[in-house]
Amino acid sequence: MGVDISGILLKHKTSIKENSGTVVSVDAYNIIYQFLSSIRGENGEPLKDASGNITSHLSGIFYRTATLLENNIKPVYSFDGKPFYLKFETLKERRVIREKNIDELNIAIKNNDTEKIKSLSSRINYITDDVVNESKKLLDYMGIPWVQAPSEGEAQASYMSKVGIVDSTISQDYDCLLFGARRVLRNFTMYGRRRISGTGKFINIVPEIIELNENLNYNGITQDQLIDIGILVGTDFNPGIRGIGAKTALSLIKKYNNINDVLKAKNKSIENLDEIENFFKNPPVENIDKLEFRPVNREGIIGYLCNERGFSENRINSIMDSIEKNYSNANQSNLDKFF
DNA sequence: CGTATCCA
DNA sequence: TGGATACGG
Repeated sequence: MGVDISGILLKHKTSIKENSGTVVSVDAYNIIYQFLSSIRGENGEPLKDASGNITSHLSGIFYRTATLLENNIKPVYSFDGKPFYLKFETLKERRVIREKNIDELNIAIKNNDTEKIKSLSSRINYITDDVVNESKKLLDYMGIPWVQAPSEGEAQASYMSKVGIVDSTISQDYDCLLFGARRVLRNFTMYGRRRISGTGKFINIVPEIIELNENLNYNGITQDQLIDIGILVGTDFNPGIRGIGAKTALSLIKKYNNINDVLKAKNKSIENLDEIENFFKNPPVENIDKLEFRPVNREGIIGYLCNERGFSENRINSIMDSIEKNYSNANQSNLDKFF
């Protein structure tokens, strides 16, 4: 998924604390997907309310947003709109994989293979309109701004970083760098532990920050050349050239200067090359001039999460207490603090 | 994923 | 106090 240019990137260890006082854009689908696949009960099923509606995304968004606010990091969420038409191939591939997983899951259920049921079912989830609308509703109650991107949410989130409306972008995908995000935060979670799927073991994961300009300088390339490296390796919009990884792509681009000459030398071609390049350079985005952060609507959240969706009122209230303690103060302007 | 709890 | 584990919905 995404573009794998990890091999040529400089990454720095970071932490939530180090990013205190910043505004970040969040690729909403990216994290909702993570929540749906990882927030699960012991039977491997996602969390559900009494009527059987999935609530993993609500749990994830509420607690994650709360953690950010408590640390004086203000998020704006960016939701996917209409996919770029060249993405349809990728989406089709994902659908095929999904159907294969469902078949395997049915076999595992028949064989009562609990470990396999768990690992397979965590991979089978897709984001429905309900999941999206419920997430937006919760963000509204939390006073957190969100943007409906005209096309890719990741492009929109990156654009906001590119033009300086936010300081950085939270995403697991490196595509953000191709879209021009100045800083990308990966593995941006409180407790750096992640379960290796299937096994019960944990690995430590460290939040990391990737700075676009530093990487362009470090590799001695321009933004356009970075985009071309991504396209050679393969993106959501093209399969990439067989046998070319990030490091090879970098040395080829440095040797030949641009992707057209690389392709000529290798006697290869990439379909819709100009269109893909142009999409990374100028994706459709919503222009935002100001982000509005409103106070948390306590009654709204209790009504929605606790009364409607069966969340514990004690838990939700205590989290909102700590948000109020740190965030309402942090939310004041410097002028307010001064007087 | 993130919080709560238990126990060395 | 912190590492493992149970639980949330």
